[in-house]
Amino acid sequence: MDYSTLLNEEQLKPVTDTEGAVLVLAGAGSGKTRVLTYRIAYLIEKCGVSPYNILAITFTNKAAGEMKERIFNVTGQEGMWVMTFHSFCARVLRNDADKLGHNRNFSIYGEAESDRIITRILKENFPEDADKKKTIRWHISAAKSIAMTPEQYSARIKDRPDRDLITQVYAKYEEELAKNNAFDFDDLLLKTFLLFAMHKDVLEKYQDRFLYVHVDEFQDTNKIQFLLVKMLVRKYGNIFVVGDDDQSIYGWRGADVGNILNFKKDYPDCRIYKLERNYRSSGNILKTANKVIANNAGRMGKQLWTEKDDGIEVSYRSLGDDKTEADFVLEQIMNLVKNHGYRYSDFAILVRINSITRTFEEKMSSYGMPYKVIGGFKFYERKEIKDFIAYLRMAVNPADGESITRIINFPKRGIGEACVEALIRACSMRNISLYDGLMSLENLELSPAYTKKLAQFAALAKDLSEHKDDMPLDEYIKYVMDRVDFYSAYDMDDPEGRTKLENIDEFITSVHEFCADNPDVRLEEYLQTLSLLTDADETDEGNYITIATVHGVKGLEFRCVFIVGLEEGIFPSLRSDTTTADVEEERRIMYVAITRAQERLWLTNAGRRFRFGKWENNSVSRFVKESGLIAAARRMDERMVHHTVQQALRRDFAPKFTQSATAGKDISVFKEGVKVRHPKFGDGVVTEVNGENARIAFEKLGVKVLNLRLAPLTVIGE
DNA sequence: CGACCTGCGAGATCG
DNA sequence: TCGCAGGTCG
Repeated sequence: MDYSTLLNEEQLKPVTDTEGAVLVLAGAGSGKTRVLTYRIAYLIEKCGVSPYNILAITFTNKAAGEMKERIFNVTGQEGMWVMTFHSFCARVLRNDADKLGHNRNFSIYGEAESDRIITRILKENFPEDADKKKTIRWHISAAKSIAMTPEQYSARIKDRPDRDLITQVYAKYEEELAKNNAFDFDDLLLKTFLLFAMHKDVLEKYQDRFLYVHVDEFQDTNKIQFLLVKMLVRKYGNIFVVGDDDQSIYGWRGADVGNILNFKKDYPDCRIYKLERNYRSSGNILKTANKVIANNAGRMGKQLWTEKDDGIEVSYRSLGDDKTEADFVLEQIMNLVKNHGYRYSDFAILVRINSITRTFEEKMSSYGMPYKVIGGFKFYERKEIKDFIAYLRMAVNPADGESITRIINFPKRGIGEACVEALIRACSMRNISLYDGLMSLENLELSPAYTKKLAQFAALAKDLSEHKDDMPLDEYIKYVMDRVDFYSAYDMDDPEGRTKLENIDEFITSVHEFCADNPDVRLEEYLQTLSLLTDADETDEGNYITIATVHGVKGLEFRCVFIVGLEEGIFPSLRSDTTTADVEEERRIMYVAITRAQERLWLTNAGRRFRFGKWENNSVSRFVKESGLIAAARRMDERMVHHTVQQALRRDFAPKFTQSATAGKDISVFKEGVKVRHPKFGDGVVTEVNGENARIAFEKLGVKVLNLRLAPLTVIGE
């Protein structure tokens, strides 16, 4: 392969500079992923490096998946470690956590679990500080991301009045995690760091394996992540990092731009390459981006340029209120879809804060425009999914008391708080885990009523853990579903209950898909993969409008972008303690937002916005002023926008929706015994009809309860 | 035990 | 406004 024809001159240099430390400062849309992909391909093809000896760290699972695919397409090679820091660490710990005195079947706790633990610690020990949960969690995470123990961190925050509270809760929290044989997300990094620091032989094993280490999105790594990388490459020194200081938008979460700004201090012999040619955006969009980011001090200094034409003017609109703003955006989209050959998937509506997506969602769903929200509430954070996962976790990691208390009374078994408390007390007195306590209830000396109820749950728990290795994962999931009887746990007459059951169905479907891609996968492995997944990782090529926070579209591009809600206090988000550095980060977020656009870009704000139950009047964002567009802005006649939108919507969308398929659907054909087909679930038989709902036994996925009016079912026989 | 009532607070979120 | 946590009552 001739790399010089595939890459431009500035891209080619870092790709072929394979030894030692290399820093690539890659502007937005400058072909960063391309450089990384071809660099790895080059190592394999031209330098004869085995894929086995290559490690590439990405920011998201999705990015990892895409990069693997691209590398495979270029080289035909598979099997190298391309993953996030957290996945990397989880894998290392799965192999070697025993050396730290941990069980290798550890659970991985997310924020929700951490919250529950902190809440409980506060309740038991510091009831008067119950409202400090968030602050404390933030500090625990901050301490862990700079590898500090409670004592060390205590010294660091010695001026804070709540110093003792924070460090004491931190210490107790650590005890609690250890008891549960669990790691939180920060632990994955921290414990791996400690493992490497304390066990030279383990570190050396990985050093000798990963001769070439790559890190993408380097500007958003935190201290401990960089420490990990430094340890890994200490022996051979081949470190290749790619990033853009102007796109560092995770400072609030411990990302340290210093890692990129001071890279040369750590690696004095490093070569630094800049990628400044942008292939993504039109000239006008790029000019706007450059203008805005120029207001930040302390940059490494890049000036993006393009050979593209100026293209379409960037527009700015100030709308009267949030509803009019949404109308304006919908109108633009409709017009471009209808008259200019754009697809819905060409559009992204970007917001700074999630709460303002609502108006857009409501309008779009009422007119049947397809959309998808990225970010916001996560699928795997939903209560019903977490409940289900808790059963699986209990089966794999019996020490996981957190999961046990979560499900001990779900579905309801009459095991109330008092009963759980009694169980916990009895177990901690005897210094045994909840699970072991449940397995030897007769020794706990609880009241007969408690013992009887707990025995029921204990039998279930025992059964689930005994059977976990008896069958393939997808069958086991079905087994859990039946054995726990999730079906009767939700009220099918309640729309919320139905949604929850549907979500569980979706979860089960995703397990099936996972099993299809990873045959013979063990439950342990699956659970650890699952804990590290987020909604943003879904790859989906559907034709829909994307509504997302700017953070949610990092690395993505769209032909048309609307940046909405550009108001002081929202974007930039301002609080009483906002510093200059914070505003600079806001500006970088704005820069990321602008540079997502390829052809068309709109900036909008609403003069009045309904939030928190009242009207807010916000002034126009400083970023609009910095973009230089405000002079060109024309104030729209609100009623005019409203009128044209209503008209257009009625014409284009209303007919389809008033007599939509669901209303007139004849559901009398779905009788007991009828064979049906579902596009996602496959073929099945109706076993019970209850009004609009039917219980259907699917050949592959087992019994599901579906709403006959809504579910895309077709009859295929009697 | 669990259903219902009241008061409070409200940011972005990679894994 | 909405969602949650904590308190109260049947």
